[in-house]
Amino acid sequence: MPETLYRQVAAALRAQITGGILRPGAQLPSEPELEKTFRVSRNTVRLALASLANEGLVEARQGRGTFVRERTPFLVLASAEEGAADKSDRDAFNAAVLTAGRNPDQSGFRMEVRTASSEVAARLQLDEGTLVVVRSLLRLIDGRPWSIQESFYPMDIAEGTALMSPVDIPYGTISEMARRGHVQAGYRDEVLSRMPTQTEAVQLSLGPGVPVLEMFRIAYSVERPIRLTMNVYAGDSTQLAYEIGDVSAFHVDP
Amino acid sequence: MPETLYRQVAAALRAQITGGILRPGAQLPSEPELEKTFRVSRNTVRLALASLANEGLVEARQGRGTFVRERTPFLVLASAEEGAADKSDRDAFNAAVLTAGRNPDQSGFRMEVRTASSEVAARLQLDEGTLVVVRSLLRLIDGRPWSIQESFYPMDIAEGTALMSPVDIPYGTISEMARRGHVQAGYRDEVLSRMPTQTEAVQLSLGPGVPVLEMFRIAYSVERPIRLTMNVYAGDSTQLAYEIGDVSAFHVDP
DNA sequence: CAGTGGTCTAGACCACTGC
DNA sequence: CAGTGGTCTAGACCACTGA
Repeated sequence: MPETLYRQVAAALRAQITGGILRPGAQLPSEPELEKTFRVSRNTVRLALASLANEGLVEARQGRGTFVRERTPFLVLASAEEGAADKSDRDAFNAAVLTAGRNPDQSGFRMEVRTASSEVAARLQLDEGTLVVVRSLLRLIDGRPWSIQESFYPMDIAEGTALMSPVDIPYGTISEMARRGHVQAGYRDEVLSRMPTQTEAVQLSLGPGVPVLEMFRIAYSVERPIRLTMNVYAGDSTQLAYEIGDVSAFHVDP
Repeated sequence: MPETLYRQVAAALRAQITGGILRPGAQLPSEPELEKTFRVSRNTVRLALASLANEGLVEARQGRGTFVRERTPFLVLASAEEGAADKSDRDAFNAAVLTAGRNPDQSGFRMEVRTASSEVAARLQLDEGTLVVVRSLLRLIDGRPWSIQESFYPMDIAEGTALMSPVDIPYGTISEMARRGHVQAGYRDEVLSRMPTQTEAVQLSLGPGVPVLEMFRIAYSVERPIRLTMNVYAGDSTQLAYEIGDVSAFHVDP
């Protein structure tokens, strides 16, 4: 790794951040100040700041300054048995966020009918191009966008049910499917980390250097996939937890 | 979102990539060529390329050119009951990678004794500063680094066992703990997405725009935490899967 | 060796913030 | 209004790759 100028500047600032001299929320020296301090041109200063921004360490705010990023992750227990509880997704989300002492909200609910892309078709074990019902929304915590959720239902399951309604279902879509004979027996989650698309970055208002955590949840009855949910979470404020087997020893609080 | 020059250049290239005109592995036009095509200065071209790189779309190679990034994710079933099988972690990893038709390897095995950081102490329900045994290694797939793994054991559990040996344990650390009376009953995984530290980026040879997927796995006996494993996976080549409840309908292959 | 990306400078003007 | 970061240019030299 060459000791180039902008790397030295970046390293010096990084050390101050990880060393605790510059705490989360603190403002960095302005670009002209850094020029003088390190005796480099403005572009070099900006190269250094850009690399810190892309590491997720700092965040520049137009006309105000550059600041050390703050993180307030929200932890979701993703392995809770949803089928059992007679609650809607929304209720479960609201309860979890409120328990953490924070403020849940949601917006932008939409219902559409689309043809299944190859990704969706494969996971729902349908043919590509088959009709699917898509129900999507944006979740917020403390007024800031937190996750994009899109749920896909095979048309033959959704047809003639409340799933086709363009509004939220108060008692939950899982209950609605269950009363039509599609009882959820289990689910499979696939979790991955990537950088957001442009669209996602705007919807979740993510700055550069913030990845997303993407989760595909495929719900199964004993016979077939009955739902696919795609969640895209803001990476700087999300943590998913899974509990497998007996973890009663976790829940002791000393 | 302002229609600045470098954004226009980035958008044009992004469209060619997502539209399939520039396929994974393909080389982009060189910087001088892009200057002429878009009639902008070189710095503007580089701003555009940098933003694509930080989205994880392209990758610049010194002296060779800029290329569309290729992804070959490897999927891990993280909810498999490890306690039951009489296999070591290594065997499980090797088997999984080989099944996928790829080539597993590992290197850099190390055993150390450290004092527990606050993060480690909290998860193992120990006091900060308590002694812990750390066993760490680097896993590779097809010769490329894939994950960093560090396992932490409370000293009172590790003392006088094979866990203190500075080499890999062929029959697995879980079996070793079990025969000492610490039987794994379950575990809790915490999964998150973030940008790599400098060290991690080097160890996993991650370019800019590649996040990591971090997983904390806390293994419990019926009484207490017995192990903490921290995994840091290269985000562009990892997918974790969890199966909860009955997902037998997933395993049908039509 | 020519062509590629990597680093760096000096200077210009703009857009946004908050006093 | 002064101070901040955002965009853009023109030109220079360096380091690496592969023929």
